[in-house]
Amino acid sequence: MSIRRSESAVKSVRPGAVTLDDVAAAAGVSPATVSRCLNNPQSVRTEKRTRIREAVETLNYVPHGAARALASRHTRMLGAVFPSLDSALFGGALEAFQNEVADAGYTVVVAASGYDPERERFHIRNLLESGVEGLLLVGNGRAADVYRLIANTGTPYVLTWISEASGGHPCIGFDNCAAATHLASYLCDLGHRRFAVFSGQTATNDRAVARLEGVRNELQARGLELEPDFVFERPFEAEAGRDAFRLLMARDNPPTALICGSEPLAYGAIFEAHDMGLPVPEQMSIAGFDDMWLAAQLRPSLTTVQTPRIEMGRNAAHYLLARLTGEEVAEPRPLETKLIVRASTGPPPD
Amino acid sequence: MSIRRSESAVKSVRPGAVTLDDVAAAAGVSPATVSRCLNNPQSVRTEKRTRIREAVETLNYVPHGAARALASRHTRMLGAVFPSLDSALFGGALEAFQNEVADAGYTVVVAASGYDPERERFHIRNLLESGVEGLLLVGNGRAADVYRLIANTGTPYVLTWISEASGGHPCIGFDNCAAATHLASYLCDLGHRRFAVFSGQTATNDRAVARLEGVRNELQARGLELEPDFVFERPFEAEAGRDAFRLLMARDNPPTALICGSEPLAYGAIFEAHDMGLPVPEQMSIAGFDDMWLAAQLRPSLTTVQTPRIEMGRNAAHYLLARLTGEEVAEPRPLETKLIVRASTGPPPD
DNA sequence: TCATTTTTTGAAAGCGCTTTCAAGACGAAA
DNA sequence: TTTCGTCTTGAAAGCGCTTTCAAAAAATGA
Repeated sequence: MSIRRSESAVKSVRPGAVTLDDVAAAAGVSPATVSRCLNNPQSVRTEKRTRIREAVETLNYVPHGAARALASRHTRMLGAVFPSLDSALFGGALEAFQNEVADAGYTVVVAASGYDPERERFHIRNLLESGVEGLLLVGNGRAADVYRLIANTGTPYVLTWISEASGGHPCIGFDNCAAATHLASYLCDLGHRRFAVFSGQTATNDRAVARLEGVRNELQARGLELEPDFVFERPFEAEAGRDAFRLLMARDNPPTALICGSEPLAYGAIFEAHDMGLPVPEQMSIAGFDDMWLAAQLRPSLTTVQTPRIEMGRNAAHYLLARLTGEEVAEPRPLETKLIVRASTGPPPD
Repeated sequence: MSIRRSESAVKSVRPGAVTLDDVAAAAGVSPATVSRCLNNPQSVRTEKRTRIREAVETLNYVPHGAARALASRHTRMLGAVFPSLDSALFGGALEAFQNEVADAGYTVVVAASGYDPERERFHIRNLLESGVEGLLLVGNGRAADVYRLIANTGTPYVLTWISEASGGHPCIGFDNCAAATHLASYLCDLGHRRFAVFSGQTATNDRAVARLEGVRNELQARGLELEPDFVFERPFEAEAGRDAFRLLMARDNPPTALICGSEPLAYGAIFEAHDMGLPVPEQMSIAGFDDMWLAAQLRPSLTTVQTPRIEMGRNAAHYLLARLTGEEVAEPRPLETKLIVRASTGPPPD
């Protein structure tokens, strides 16, 4: 078996690149057969199969993804754009997504938008140009032209972290509004009447909007009101939670319960309360959203709403993969959240 | 200007896919000119440029990445394989990496290995087949054939989280051993003589090995010894830190200082000490590694070694991008770590 | 004005694979 | 043996773009 190399390798930009033709020549078969052997081994006679495999081995052949994608019209890549990646929140979902997708032989192209719609659009476009066959996004509330862009390429996509979207986009997530309502309801039942909310930035975060609305709905249903002065929009950082809590407690006649739209804000509030010597939950009940590991470890441990970040990543993968096989996929059902009552909430002071 | 569509679009798998030829026909120029207009606009006469841009606009043309990659021999994709993604540690590095890379028009393909060498190899191979032009990896200690695979494709790569690697691989990171030595030295200076270490899994984590070695070196230099019984290998989770701390304190004559190879282990130890009513640092000094946001917020706040995760992500991006332009890139210099002394460490009890 | 240089353009040849398609090899049945 | 249907195989035609290369057009200078 003489091992020859195509001339292309010589003038290649990456000299030494072994092509499928090289393998074919080495194994003494046609390129078509090598291709079949790689993609559908049982369609090739055993004897040739081993010869081809030997050639692949000795030549260290690595298939050329772009060429394969161009010819087969499949990139085997999925895209994901998250608001951020430097926390366990979206990171967990990304990891779960990637794991599922990898099992199916797909690869994940990822980008972080920093909660900036312009950057998100930019990244979505880039991913589509790279040829991703499916797209995981977070939340809704992006401009119509972004959806038009996606629709134009015919790429399946799914919105995570929400359970339904105006516009009929497929969603895999939970009902932010209902979850917040549930949490507010629990606090009302404890006897609280005056609330504060530390919310995410409503301008660029529809989940934050929905959570705020959920709280408002419940209060309204009980004839209560959420004072605008007690609503703080903050980035999702503990430090921001501390600041806001300090401001909040400087007001006269502060509320007795605080609902945080994300957990870091709640951590910050609890830390600040601790430093101020304000007993939680005796003087102030504090609740969060997401149930990261720290919520259970904190003292007092944090009452919070558990959100299914791993499940969202995993289900989004399954959904997109199913759509790619051409299956008609049922509209995904909303995922469950769970109120986890811990030690940071209790009845209001008399 | 008549807008025609190539026949290819009709039988395309993705019907409606607009190709560069369609744009050319619509704009009344050759495909070559459209290509030039897209990649190097100033080489095309202004008048045609606008005509082409109009056609791109009205046809909603999205370039086909695989075709472009095949013809130009550039995928404009970079790959990254991290041990995990569900924490701010590697997540932060990934986000920084992605941001830098995006500015240069590159896209990031990412995978999580779960600290499993087999899965890492699998993902590295997949990324190379996808055609990434550069590769970010974490740490060293992988089998030689993995490096051979990478070298075979000629793909530039960089090892992060370490500052030098046997085998002469390019690294962008810090000296884990020296950092640990520094931390141990500080604790020795406080008067501690008997130490425990909560380490990462040394079988699959060369950074953990180096940190452990750093501690051992310093103790040895001072004529001290690290009792094997006081070394716990644990996954990087607070819960594991709690368990280990409970075990540790159940030993008779426990040590007076605890060095944790990662911060979650230290958090766990502090939480458990708190629950046990063991005063930190009066009865036990506890130090960590990484300086995540929680370290400063915890009570007692955590003495730790600040590691440059954002810088590593960013520098790795710059390094790979520079290598891709063909520049001869200087061997990157080790990054600095910084001992952050806070409230969780102090002199040993008498 | 014309010759000369410079800029802009289009034709055509791939990039490295997959996938028809038709032919060849093979085994089973007659 | 022949015939038929089934597996296997190779030739060849692309996939949608970039990039020579040489020709055409525009700009320049004399």
